[in-house]
Amino acid sequence: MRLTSFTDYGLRVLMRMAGTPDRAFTAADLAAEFRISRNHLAKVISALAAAGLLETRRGGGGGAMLARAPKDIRLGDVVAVLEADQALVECFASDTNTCTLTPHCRLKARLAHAGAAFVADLNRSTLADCVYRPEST
Amino acid sequence: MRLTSFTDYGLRVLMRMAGTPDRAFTAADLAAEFRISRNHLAKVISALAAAGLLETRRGGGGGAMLARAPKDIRLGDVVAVLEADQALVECFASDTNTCTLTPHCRLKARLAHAGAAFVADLNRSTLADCVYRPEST
DNA sequence: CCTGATTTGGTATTTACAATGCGTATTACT
DNA sequence: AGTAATACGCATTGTAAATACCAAATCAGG
Repeated sequence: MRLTSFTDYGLRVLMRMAGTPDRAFTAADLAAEFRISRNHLAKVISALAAAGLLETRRGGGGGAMLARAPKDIRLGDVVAVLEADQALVECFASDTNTCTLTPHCRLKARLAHAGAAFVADLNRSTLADCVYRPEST
Repeated sequence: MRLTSFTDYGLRVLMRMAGTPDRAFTAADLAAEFRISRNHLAKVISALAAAGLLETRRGGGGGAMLARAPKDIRLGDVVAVLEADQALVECFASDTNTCTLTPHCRLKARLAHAGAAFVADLNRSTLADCVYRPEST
C-alpha cells in the first residue's frame, strides 16, 4: 500500500503553505526548502491549482498560495485528487485488466470500499491540524 | 494508492482455493489458470505459507491448500501481511527518508491511522465472502 | 531405493513507470 | 522592454516490481 511521491509532495506543499499564509511560494523556493526536484514540484503545484486548492500567479512576484482556509481543506480530499489516476489493483484499470476472475470477482467492491474508508478516515482531519511551521519563526 | 501485484495475486490465489477446497493446487496450475508468471506466483504462495495461511506439500502430488477455513481468514490481515514491506509514503521508511519536515510533521500519524482504517474495513469481510468458483463446476 | 515431480530459495534479468530534467511558450509584474 | 514566474510537452533517468532462470531440498510412488 503506497502513495506516490507526487501525492507526498503535494501534502508537504500544503502543510508548509498553511504555516505561513499570505506568502506566495514559488516552485523554486519550495523545491530548495524540501531539497527535491523543482520540475516535479511544479507539476504537483499545477495539479493542486487545477483542483482548486491553490491560487497561482505568474510573473514577477508570483507564486502560489492556499485558495481556502486550512480548516476548509480536508486531507482525504487532497489525497483522492492527487491519486486519482492510480488503480488500487489491476482490475480497477479496466482497459489494461487481465485478471481472469474479473466478471465473477467478489473482492473488487470490498477493496473499493476499503479505499473509501481510507479517504474518509483522513477526512476526519483538515490541513489546519497539520500546519508545518519552519524552524525560525 | 496502490497495492502491488504481489498482493493482488495472493488474493486471487486464496479466492480460487476457497472455491475448490480439498484440492492441492500447484503453482503451475494456478499460473496457467490466471495466465501469469509461474515463478512469481510461487513466491506469492511461499509468502502465504510463511504467514500460516497455506499448507504446502512438496514432491509428487504436492501443492498448496488453505490452512484454515475461509471464514477464519480475514482479508485485511492478508493484505497487511503481503504489503508488510511497503512504505505508505517516504517517511515511513526511516532509513531512506529525506523529508525535511519529518521531526515536526503532524501528518504521519494520521496517515498511519488511515492505513489502519483501510485494513480494518477489509477485515469486515472474510475469504468466505469472496469465494471464486471456476467456470465449470 | 531410485526416479520423477514439486516446492524452496537465491540470483539475475527485464520491464514498466514514477521521477526527473529540459526546452519552449505563456503570462504578468516592474 | 525586460524579467520573473507558471504552464506544458517531451525526453531521459532511475528504481523497484515483475519475471525468468537455476540449483538444491523434499517427497510420493513404483
